[in-house]
Amino acid sequence: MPRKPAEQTVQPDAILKAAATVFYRKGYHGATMAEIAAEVHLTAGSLYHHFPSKEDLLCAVLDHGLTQITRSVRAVVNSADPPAEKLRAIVQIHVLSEIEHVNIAAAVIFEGRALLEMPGVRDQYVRQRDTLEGLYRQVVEEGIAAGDFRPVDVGIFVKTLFGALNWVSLWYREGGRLTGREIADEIAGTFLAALRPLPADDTPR
Amino acid sequence: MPRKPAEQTVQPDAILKAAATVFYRKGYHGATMAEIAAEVHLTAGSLYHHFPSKEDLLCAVLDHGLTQITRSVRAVVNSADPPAEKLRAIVQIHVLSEIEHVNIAAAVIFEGRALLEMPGVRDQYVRQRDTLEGLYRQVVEEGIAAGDFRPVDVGIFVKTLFGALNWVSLWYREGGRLTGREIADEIAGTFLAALRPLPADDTPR
DNA sequence: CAAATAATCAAATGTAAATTTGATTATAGA
DNA sequence: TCTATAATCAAATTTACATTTGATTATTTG
Repeated sequence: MPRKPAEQTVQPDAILKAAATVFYRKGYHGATMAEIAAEVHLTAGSLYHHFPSKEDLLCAVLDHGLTQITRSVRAVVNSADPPAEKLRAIVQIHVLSEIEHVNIAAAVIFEGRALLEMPGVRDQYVRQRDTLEGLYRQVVEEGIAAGDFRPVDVGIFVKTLFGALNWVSLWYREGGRLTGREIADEIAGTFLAALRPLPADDTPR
Repeated sequence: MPRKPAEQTVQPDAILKAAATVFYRKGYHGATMAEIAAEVHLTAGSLYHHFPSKEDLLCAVLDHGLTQITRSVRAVVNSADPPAEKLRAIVQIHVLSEIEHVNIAAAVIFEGRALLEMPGVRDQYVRQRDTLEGLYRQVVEEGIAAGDFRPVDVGIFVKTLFGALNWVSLWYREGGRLTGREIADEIAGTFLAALRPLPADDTPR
């Protein structure tokens, strides 16, 4: 009994990537199924053999992107490196994700808002996002506890860092003055400098 | 000869604000003329007596928002305050704009992308945005020149600051743990700390 | 090779939303 | 008070998609 044919002519992953690209370029509402399909040389209708709807496609993109970056970041957080090293490594990962697999991470960031209109889905997304943010938070808290970082409002600090990192996808251009790695390093430098403990006050009274 | 009637039943400014709110909430493509109109108790069609198209409405919102924040920031930059003070003041302005007139500034930030599809318009927007960024840049350069700030890559630093500030509109919620002013202060603290000159190396050889 | 079914397409279908149109209402100024 | 016109509306009109439908093609497996 003949079954289970066709080794995926177009891989779901390619579609995800295409969708991420277009969502990022146009926003969820601005993106058309036809445009996404064209990106992988299909017609709009054909996409429905792979994903049941545009909304599902967005969810898949977000889920995939967040899962991936979270995995990488978690590995760093669980390592034995000192907090400053961890922070630097995380910034690298975040920036390079945005730039290299460009669109997945970037779409995640910006199209979260579109998801907020879709109740059932929203929770899953928010949970994943909070998990990722929690990892950043953990590193900062660890550094403060160890005395490597000065005390800051961790909530605000992490949001600030996130904003700065996510913004990169809006201005980064291939072949610009700096490479992604250099950009990440500069940004990490800024935030590590911000966390330098205040100089001990040795001034004699 | 009777002319020039009706003292604007609905002021263009109210429409701009409504549009900004909705653009921010849904994104440019996700926003409907009907929704914007409803916000000021009009019907979709009526909007066309005030603005020739949805696209024009977006342009007006962006122009208005950018002009306003730029004016405020410029005043600070031209003041005689020391660079650190200026930076702190600018951050206040930026954050409070996002929160108070909430939507204008926020819409500006995120809907810039929608504009990038509209060639003729795009240039005007990019020019205004660069002007604003230039003012931030100026303050940082001034501080470095004066020795108040450590030397940093000003381009990246300003983008980083911008990202952090613009991100606020995505997570700020009325009645949260901190007021807008407190948030702005914390963020300013982070970036000013990042700019602290390195401690002079007094270590005896 | 042949059956079963995956992958695809071209062409409907349906719908939501931008924009237009043709009144209607209200007001400023003569 | 009367007139021109601004501001508005309700009801078309148009368009741009998302999604469906009904083939057609390709491929796996027996």
